[in-house]
Amino acid sequence: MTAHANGRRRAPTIHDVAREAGVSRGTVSRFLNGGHHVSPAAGRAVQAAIRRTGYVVNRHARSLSTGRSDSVAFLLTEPQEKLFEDPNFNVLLRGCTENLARHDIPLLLMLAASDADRRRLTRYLTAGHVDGVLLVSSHSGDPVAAELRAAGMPLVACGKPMGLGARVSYVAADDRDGARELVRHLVDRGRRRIGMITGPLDLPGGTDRLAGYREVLTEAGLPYDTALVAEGDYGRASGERAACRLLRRAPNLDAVFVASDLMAQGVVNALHQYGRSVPGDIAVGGFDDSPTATAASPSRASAPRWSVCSSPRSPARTPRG
Amino acid sequence: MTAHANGRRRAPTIHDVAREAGVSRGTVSRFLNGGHHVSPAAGRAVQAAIRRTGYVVNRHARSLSTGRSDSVAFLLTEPQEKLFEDPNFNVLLRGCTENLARHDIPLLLMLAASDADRRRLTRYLTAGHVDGVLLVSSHSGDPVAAELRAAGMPLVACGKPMGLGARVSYVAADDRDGARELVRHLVDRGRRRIGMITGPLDLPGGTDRLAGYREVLTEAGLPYDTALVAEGDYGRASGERAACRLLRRAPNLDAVFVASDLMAQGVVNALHQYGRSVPGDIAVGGFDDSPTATAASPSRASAPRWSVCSSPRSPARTPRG
DNA sequence: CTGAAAGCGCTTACAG
DNA sequence: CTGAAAGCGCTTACAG
Repeated sequence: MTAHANGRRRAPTIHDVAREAGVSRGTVSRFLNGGHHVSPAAGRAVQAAIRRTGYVVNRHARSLSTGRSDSVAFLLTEPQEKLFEDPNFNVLLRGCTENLARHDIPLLLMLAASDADRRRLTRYLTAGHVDGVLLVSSHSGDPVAAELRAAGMPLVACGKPMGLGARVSYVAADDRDGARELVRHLVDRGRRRIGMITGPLDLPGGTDRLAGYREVLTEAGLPYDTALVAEGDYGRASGERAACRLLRRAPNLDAVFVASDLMAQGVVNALHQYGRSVPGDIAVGGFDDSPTATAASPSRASAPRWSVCSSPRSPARTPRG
Repeated sequence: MTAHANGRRRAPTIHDVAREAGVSRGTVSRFLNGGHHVSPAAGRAVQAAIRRTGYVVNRHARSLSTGRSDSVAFLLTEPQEKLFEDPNFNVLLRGCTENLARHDIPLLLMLAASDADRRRLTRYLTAGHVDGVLLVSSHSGDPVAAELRAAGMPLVACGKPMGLGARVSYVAADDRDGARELVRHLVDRGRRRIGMITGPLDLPGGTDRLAGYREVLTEAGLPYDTALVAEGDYGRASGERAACRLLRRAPNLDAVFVASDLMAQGVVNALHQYGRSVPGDIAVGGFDDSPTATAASPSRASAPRWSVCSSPRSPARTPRG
C-alpha cells in the first residue's frame, strides 16, 4: 500500500490518514508535530492509520504552511578546485550530512565559483529556500558571509572569517595549539633544525600555525630562522615547491612542519626526489589529520583540536530553533 | 526592497507583483513559467514589477501545486569511507552540482551507511521529495537501485549496476578501452614486464580493466603471466600490499598498470620503500585521471574515456521531463 | 483533547 | 491574451 512517487496510486495524504483513523486532519497533524494535545487513544489510532496507508508527510505543503524549509545549505564559495582537492572538505561534508540527517534535514550542496553564481545563490538562499547556511570558503574575506548575515540568514562559517564587520558564528581548528603539539612532538623526537611551510599568511590558518611553531622553538631554546620558513597555499604543488626552496636554503634540515597534509604530500615527493629519506633524514609533520595523511606512507604524528566559537551577536542556533 | 528571509519585511509574493504590474496573478505565473500566452506589454510590466519588488518564487508553494520538487538527490549507499576517500567521488559530485545548478535544481546529498539509513532514505525518496536520484555506490549489487526502480523513481546509477533484474540507466567509464590505452602506452615506452593490480574481480571495473590489459599484452606478443597480476580493492592501502606481493613474485617487473589512482599512490609508496625509482626502475600507470594523480609526483599517463549507457527500459530523462 | 476553517503561495484548466 | 477560482497538503489559532 506504499505510495508511489510517480503516481500510479495517489500518495496518501493527511486526509486519508484522518479518515482511516476516524479523527480530524487537525488531530493527525498535531500527532505528527509532537503529539501534544492528542489523547493516547487518538494517537494510537493515527499511528496505526499511518502505518496502514504508508503515509509520508508532504514537505512542500508543510513548508508552505510553516514558512520553514527544514533544509540547510552547504555553500562552497571558492575557486572550487582547491576545496575539492582538500581532504578536509570531505570530512566536513560527511559530518554535516550525517548529523543533519539525524534531524531529517536534507543538505543542499551549492557551489559558487563566479561572482554571478555568488549573486544568484545569495538571492536563492535569502529567499527562504533554506533555514540556514554552512559557509565553507578558504579565503576568509568572503563577501557572501556579510551578505547572508545582513539578510538575517542563520549562518555558521567553517574557519574564522576575517575582516567581517558583522560577526558570524564559526567553527575552526585550534591552529596555534595544533601547531604547538606537532612541533613539540618533533622537538621531543630530537629534531633540531625544524623548518616550516606555512599556509597563506593573510589568513589565520597561516599566521596562527606559524605562531605555534615559533613559540615551541623558543620554549625549546631553538633559534627562529626565517631561512627555514617558506609560504605555501595548502595545495600539494605548493608544498613541493616550498620544500625545494627550503632544501636550497637549509640543506641540513632535519624536520619540516607543514601547515597542511596536502602540502606535506608534496614535500615528501620533493624530498624523495632529492634523495632524502623520510623520516630517516628528514621528518615531515602535516597539519590536518586527514584520511590522506593517516594513510600516507610515513604515518602521521598530529591531531589538531577543534574549537567552536560563537560570536556574541549571532549565537549558533539550530534551524528548527 | 529585498525580501528578508527571517521576516522583518514580508517576502513579496506573486500577488504583490501582480498588483504592482497591474495584471492578475495568473498572468504573473504564466510569465514565470515560460511566458506563453502573455502579451509583450504585460510581460514587460511583470518583469519590471519583479525587479522592483525583488520577488523570488516560493518553491514550496510551486512544488505543492505542481507535484514536482525540482530537486535531485545524490545518494551514496556505501560504507562511505571508501567513497569519500576516492578522488573520483569529488569530481562526480562537483560535476553533478554544477550542471544541475544550471537548471536551478538543487542537489540533495544523502548518505546511506546502515540498512536503517537505506530504508529511511528509500522511503523519503519515493515519497516524492525529489524528482530523481543519482545513485553512487561501489558494490553494484546494491538493493537500493532495485527498490527505487520498483517505486518508479527516475534513477541514474554511476557505474554499471550488476545483477539487477530491472535494468537501470547508468554512466560508467569505458573500462576496457581505458585500460587498453594505458597499457598500450607502457608497451610503446618499451616496457616488457608489465604487472597489473586489478580492482575487485566481482565488479565490471575489475574484470574489464583486466581484460583490456590482457588484450594489449597479447597484441604486443607479450606473455600473460598470472604472477604479475594481483587484486586490490581500489583503496590506497590495498595498492601498497598488492605491490609488495608483485615485487616478491616478480622482482624484475618494469611497469605496473594499477586499476585506480588511489592504489597507484600506494604502489608508488611501496616501490620507494623497496628502493625502486619511479618511473626509472618501474613505471606506474593509474586508472582514473583524478586530480590526485595529475598532481602526483610521477605525472600521469592515462585518460579513461566515458560512455553513457541508457537501458532500454528506463531511458535517462531529465527531472523536468 | 478535538474539529472546522482559514491560510500559506503558487499553478492551471476554464471561460471569456 | 487574460482573469477568476479551484486546488495542491499541511499547520495553527480559534472555539468548544
